[in-house]
Amino acid sequence: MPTMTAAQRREQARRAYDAFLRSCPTHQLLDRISDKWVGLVVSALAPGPQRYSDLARRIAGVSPKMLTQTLRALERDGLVSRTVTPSVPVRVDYALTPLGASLSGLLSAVKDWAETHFDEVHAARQRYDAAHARES
Amino acid sequence: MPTMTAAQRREQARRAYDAFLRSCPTHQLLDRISDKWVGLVVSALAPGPQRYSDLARRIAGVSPKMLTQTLRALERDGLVSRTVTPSVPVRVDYALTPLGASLSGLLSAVKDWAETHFDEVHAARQRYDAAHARES
DNA sequence: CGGTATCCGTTCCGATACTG
DNA sequence: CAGTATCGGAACGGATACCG
Repeated sequence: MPTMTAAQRREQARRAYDAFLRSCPTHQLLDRISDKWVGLVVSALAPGPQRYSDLARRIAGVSPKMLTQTLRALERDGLVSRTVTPSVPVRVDYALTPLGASLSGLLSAVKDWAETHFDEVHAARQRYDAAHARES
Repeated sequence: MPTMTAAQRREQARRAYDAFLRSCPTHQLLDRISDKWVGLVVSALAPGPQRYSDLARRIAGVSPKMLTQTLRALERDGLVSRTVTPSVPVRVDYALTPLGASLSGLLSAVKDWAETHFDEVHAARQRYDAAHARES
């Protein structure tokens, strides 16, 4: 007699798998760089340090909440440095760390792939959509 | 006199920005490869073609729903091919297309970066968490 | 200036049940 | 075997208002 139901076994497998995914470096990195705003923030910082409000202006449409959240996550991972100058009013500069600059290089590779193969992907999508339009 | 309120101007900026993001090839690709299951499916298919149930077994914890959804998205983008053999019972094989194999190469680059710099990121996280633990 | 706190709609995804 | 259909909880993120 089994000590677990099928449902329990499935749930256990899922839990083990989730734990594996969380501990997988590649998956963690993918989670980080695929964040809606991370790519934009990193590319905004690539030319050089920027103040908080500079970033907010360059990345039109970002809410303060998401900008802060993104910057904190990048800072925690050692990709971005945060420097406070206690003047009045305060001035906060964000800059890419060497590690962040290295990530920026990887992002460029992704960008190259995307631009090189975008036409192929786009053509494939149109073919697929056309072929599946009949079935409604 | 302005024809829009500040709120309307902000919303318009956000809309324009969303449209830009949706049309940006890099962002589209990032969205695709960062999907929770895409990396797993592509790496499961890298060694060679697999049947639907093979994939389900190799990727423990994936529900039929997400596996199908992921495979359909990859098929639509021309990254994966789907071959139906009308035997009884039916047999369906999935394989990476040349384009998919090329993406698999890019994912390897991501994996390399992740494994090379994971220790640095991990150390940075511990430093950050330790420094911010006091403030509760 | 540089954030934080809260609310709230939307979207995602796992569980479950059923089909050709 | 290879899916599809539906539901509900959780998490994401935008708007808004407020603080040091």
